[in-house]
Amino acid sequence: MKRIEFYKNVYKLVHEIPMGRVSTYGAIAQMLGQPQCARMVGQAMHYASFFEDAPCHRVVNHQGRLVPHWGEQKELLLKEGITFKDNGCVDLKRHLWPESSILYILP
DNA sequence: TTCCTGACAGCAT
DNA sequence: CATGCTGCCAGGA
Repeated sequence: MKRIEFYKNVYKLVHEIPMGRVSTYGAIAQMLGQPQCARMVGQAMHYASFFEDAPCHRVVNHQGRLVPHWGEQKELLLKEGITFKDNGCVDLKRHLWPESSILYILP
């Protein structure tokens, strides 16, 4: 799979993240069959911010940590109803996507 | 081309 | 879950 195609697929998946949900770089990379290329997803997001064509604010790392040097992201997520923990990390237990199995675990 | 960096992840502690 | 170390891959100097 060429890099350009990889990026395109990344953007397509990012567009499919539902409102009020978040995803991780690794999850996206795995969905594309390239679990080793999580960093490339991050790079794709970096370029995406330049093109302004994808809701990259809904993509965080596997710990729920937000993007460094981008304070606006937290505000955008709060507007979508994303909840944060006291330490400032996204509550992945409640908003991670895709995570169908987690739904029936929630109260 | 080599070396360093980074919007990462997995595993150990 | 938080921290630290290692493995990864693609860019940039």
